[in-house]
Amino acid sequence: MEEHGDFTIAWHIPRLYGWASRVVETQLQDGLAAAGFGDLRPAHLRVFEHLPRHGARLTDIARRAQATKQAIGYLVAELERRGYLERVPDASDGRASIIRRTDRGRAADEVVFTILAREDQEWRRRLGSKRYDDILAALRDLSAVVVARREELGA
Amino acid sequence: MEEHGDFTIAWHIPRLYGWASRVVETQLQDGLAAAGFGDLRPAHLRVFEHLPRHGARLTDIARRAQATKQAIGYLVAELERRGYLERVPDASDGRASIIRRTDRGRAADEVVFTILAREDQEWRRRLGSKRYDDILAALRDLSAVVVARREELGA
DNA sequence: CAGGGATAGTAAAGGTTTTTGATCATTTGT
DNA sequence: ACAAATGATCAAAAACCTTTACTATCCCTG
Repeated sequence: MEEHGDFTIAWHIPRLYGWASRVVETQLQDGLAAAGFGDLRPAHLRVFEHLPRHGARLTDIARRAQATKQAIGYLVAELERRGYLERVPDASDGRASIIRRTDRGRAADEVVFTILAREDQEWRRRLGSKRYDDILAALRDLSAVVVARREELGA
Repeated sequence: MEEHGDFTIAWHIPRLYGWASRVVETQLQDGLAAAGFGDLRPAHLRVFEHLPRHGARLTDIARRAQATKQAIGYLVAELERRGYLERVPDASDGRASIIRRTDRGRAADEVVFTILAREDQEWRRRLGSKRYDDILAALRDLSAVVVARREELGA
């Protein structure tokens, strides 16, 4: 496979992701641990990523994260046990609860945000501001096309 | 987290990957199954992706794929059992074997390549050739920067 | 306003993939 | 020749996600 060359987008995306995610995950792991949040694993961050400030239902988090309710339920239960999230009954629907951050959850969020912002700064510095913005625009265009394709395939 | 906005590259990459990988994985899964390679799972493809034509040692595959030798060893053993890969002793080192594709492995490889090329064609069509090439160049620049960062961090 | 389908969520079990820790054989550098 | 490093494997477990099934509640329609 390797010898087919590395010259298309479909080949590039997974590799770029692999590289970037290792950088980011390492930085997050270290930074969170240093800030006292060593019990947050990458999968937990996927929950945070799709949880709005004001909270959300399990089903909505799962839909946004494109995962099953059970998978998210498992992670949310852990985060609840560890004090990052809490559930409150949804007044408007007796079946549902609203999942939202505790103070500890918000504190962890801030750390994550800071680390990501720092990493972005670093990349921007190396690429130059203009090139960085170009690339961001490119990612957006590509995302739009890929999302359209995904929806069309029902994937 | 979500409310911090979606305006940096570090935020964009995982999402783009999530979308793209769903499209590509679906296409691969279906296409491989149709071609008689229904026993290849996504994790197996990560081995193929980092296995040069001429073969490689387990350790080298693991290093390229940024995974542990054990994780790769597990997948390689499956691929061997299913007839996609074979091991031959490494003449230059009595501890090592060279892992390489069988005919069946090469055939599966071709299918993967064809499917990825088709998907790329589709994205190129939608973006326009010029924009597609711009975006590819952007991904390359970004990759280079991210790899440099990764190596510097030892991640 | 009752019944039925849809929706929110949980439960149990299992499968896949990766990690950790240990061990063994071989090789390499001194 | 010997110690340290390296290639590889084994065993156990953790992490993560899926499938299947189920309960409780909601909402629509007749």
